[in-house]
Amino acid sequence: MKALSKSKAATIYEVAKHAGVSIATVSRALRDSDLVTEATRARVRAAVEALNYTPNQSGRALAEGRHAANGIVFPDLTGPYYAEVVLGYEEIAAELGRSVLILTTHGRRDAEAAVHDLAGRVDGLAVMGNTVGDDTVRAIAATGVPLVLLARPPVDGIDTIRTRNERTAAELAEHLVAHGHRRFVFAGDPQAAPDMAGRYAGLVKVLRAHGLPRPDLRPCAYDVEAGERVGAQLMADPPDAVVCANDEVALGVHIAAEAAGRSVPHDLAVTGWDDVLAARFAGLTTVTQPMRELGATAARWLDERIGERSTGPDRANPRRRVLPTRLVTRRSCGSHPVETPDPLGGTA
Amino acid sequence: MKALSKSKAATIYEVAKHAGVSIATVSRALRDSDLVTEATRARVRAAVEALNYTPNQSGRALAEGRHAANGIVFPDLTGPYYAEVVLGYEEIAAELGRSVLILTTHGRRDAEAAVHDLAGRVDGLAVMGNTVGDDTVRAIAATGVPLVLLARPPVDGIDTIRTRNERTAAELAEHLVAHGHRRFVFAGDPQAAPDMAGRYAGLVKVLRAHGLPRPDLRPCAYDVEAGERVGAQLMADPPDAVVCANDEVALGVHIAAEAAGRSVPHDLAVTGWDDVLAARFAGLTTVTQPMRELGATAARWLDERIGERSTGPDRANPRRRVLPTRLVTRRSCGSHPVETPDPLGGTA
DNA sequence: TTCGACTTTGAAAGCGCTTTCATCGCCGCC
DNA sequence: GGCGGCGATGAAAGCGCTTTCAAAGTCGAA
Repeated sequence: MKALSKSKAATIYEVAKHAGVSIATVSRALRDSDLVTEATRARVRAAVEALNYTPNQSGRALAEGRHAANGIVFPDLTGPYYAEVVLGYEEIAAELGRSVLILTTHGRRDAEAAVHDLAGRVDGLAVMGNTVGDDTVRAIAATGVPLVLLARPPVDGIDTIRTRNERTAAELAEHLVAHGHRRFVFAGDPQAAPDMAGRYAGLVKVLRAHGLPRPDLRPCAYDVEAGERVGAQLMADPPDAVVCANDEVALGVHIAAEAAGRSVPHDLAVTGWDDVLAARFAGLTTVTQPMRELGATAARWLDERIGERSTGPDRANPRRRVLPTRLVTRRSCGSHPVETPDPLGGTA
Repeated sequence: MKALSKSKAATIYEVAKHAGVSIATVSRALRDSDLVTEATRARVRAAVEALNYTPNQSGRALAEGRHAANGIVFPDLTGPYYAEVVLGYEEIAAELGRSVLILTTHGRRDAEAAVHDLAGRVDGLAVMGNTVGDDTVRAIAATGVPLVLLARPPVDGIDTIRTRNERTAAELAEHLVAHGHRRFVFAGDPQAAPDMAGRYAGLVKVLRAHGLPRPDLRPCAYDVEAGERVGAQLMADPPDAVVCANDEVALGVHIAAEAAGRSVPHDLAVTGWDDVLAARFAGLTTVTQPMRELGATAARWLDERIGERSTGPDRANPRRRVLPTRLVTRRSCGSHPVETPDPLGGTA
C-alpha cells in the first residue's frame, strides 16, 4: 500500500512475481478470462491491490492492435454548440468502451499535422466542419482509420452527418418576409463554414423568390463582440432584419442596437441560430439543432465501421444523414407576433 | 497513392522497405534527427507519402515510455463551465505537445474503473470536483501519475487549484443584505460539490454576522428545470432573496417567479454563479470565474510534474492555488441599484 | 493402476516503435 | 599510402501487454 516512493508505475511482471504466477496468468485474471481458477484470480487481485497496478494502455493497445479510443476534431469549444456535440459523442463512445481524444484546431497553424498525429492514436475519428482540408481527410481515410464528417460537405466515400441548414433558413426567411421585412442583412461568413453557407443560401433563395434585393453580406467572427461591431456599423442606417450566423452574433447585434437607442424588434428584427440559453432570455428567434444527437450518431457509426473493418465490406456505400432543425420564433423577429404565448419559451 | 484496398495501416517496416532503408533510419528521418542525410530523408518522406503512413502512437508511446497525452475528468460538459475549463486545458496541453483525453463521469456507475483505465493512458490527469472518491485519487497518485485536482478540497500531497467561493459568496451576501434583504433561500446542494459548500458557507457566515436567520436550504440539481421547480415551490411565500448555486438554477427561479406573476428584483432578488452568457441578458447578478485559466493552469502544472518525475524531487510540497472570482452586480439583486450604468454589461 | 481428456498454467512470440551499439565507408592527415 | 576519426546506417534489444501453443496437473473411467 505504499510504493509511493518508487514513483515508477508497476508492470505486469511485478504483479506476476508478487502473485507467484506468470504474466500470462495475470493478464488472463484481469481480463476476466474463465481460464483461471478463482483462487488464482484472488491472488492476482491481491497483488494488483498491493502494488497499485494500473495496466499500461499503450502496451495493451499495441498487443491488441486497437486503441480503444476515438478522436474528435473541432474548431473550438466556445459556446454550447461544440460542447454539446462532444458530450453526446463521449457518452456513446464510453458506452462502447472507447475513450475520447479531443483536438481543437482553433488558433493553430499545425492543425493538419496535429490531426494526423491524432489519427495514429485512435480507432476512429470524427471531424467537425472546416477544421482541416479535404486532402487531410482523404489521406487519413486512406490509412484505414474510419472517419465521420460532421457539419461538413461529404468527401468521397466518407460517412457524413449534417444538420439541416438551407431549408430551415428558408423557413426563417419566409417568416421574416411575412412579418413585412424587406431589407435584409446577413451577419456571418458563408465562406467560413459549410453550415453558414447553407444558411445564407436559404435566405438568398427566399428573398429572390419574393423579388427582394439580395441580403447585405457582413462577414464576421462568431462571438458576441463581432456581433456588436457589425451591429454598431449597421445602426447608421438600420435594415429591416439582421439574420445572424449564430446566436452569439445575434445577441451582439441586439446589444449594439439597444445601445444605439433602437428597439428590437420594433426598429429592426434580429435572428440567430443554435438556441443557446441566452436566446431564451433575450427573446431571440432562432433555430434549435440536435447537437447531442449529432455527436452520439457519429460515435455509433464509427463503432460500426470499426467493427466492419476486420470482416465484411468496407467503405463501399458511405452513410449520409441530415438531422432536422427547428425554427423557434420569439419576439425578436417581428413586432406583431402571430405566436408565442410564453415569452420565454418560444414555440414548439 | 492508393493503398485504399489494403485497409490495413502501413507500418514503419513497409516504409523502410519502400525507401530501401532500415526502420531505424525511417524513425530518425521522421523524428528530425540530424543523423540522416537530406537525400535519405527525402527518400523516406517520399515513401511515407506513397504509403500514406501514419505512425502508430501506441508503439511510440510504449517505446518512449510516455503517452504524450493528458486526461481530464469532469462530471458533465453541460453548461459553459466545464467546457471552458476543458478548452483552457486542451489549449495549453496542445502547446506542450500533449493530446487530451476527456472522461465524463456523469451518469456512470463504473466511474472509478473508468478513471483508473484513463490513468493508464496518460502521463498526467486533472480531476474536477466530486467525480471520484478520495481513495481513487490516492490510488492513482500512488501509481506515479501526476495529478491535479480542480475545484475540490486537497487530498494528501496532491496539487490543487480552486476558485474562490466562500469569500466571494460572503461579498455577495453582504451586498444583498445591504439591499435590505432579510429572508434568504439557498438553492443548491452544499453536499453535492465542494464549490457549492463554500458558497453556502459564505452566505451562512454573513447572515449570522448580521443576526439574520439561516438561509432556507433547497437542494436541487444544477439546471434550469431544477431551478424552475424550486422557484415554483417558493412562490407560495417568496423570500427576499434566492441565492442560487449557479446561473442555470437562478435563471430557472427567475422564470418561475415571472410565471407566478412576481417580479425580479421587485418582489424578490435572485443571484447566480458563473456568469454565463444568458446571465447578461437576464440581468442576473452573479460571479465570474476564470475557468479557462483554471484549465490552463492545470495543464501547465501537470507538465511540470511530469518533467520532475524523472529527475529531481517528487511530490514533496504540493502546490495549491485559489483563483480569484469577481462579483458581477446586475439588476436582479435589488430594486434600487447603486451601480451598473450599462444594464447589460454589469460592473467591473 | 493406467490412460486419455480436460483444465489450468507457463514460455515465448510479436504488436510498432525508439534507441543503443556496432559497422561500414569516407575523408583528411601525417 | 595507410590510418584515425567521424558521419551515416543497420541490427537488435526492449517498452508492457495479449495470445498461441505446449506442458503440466487433475480427474474419471476402464
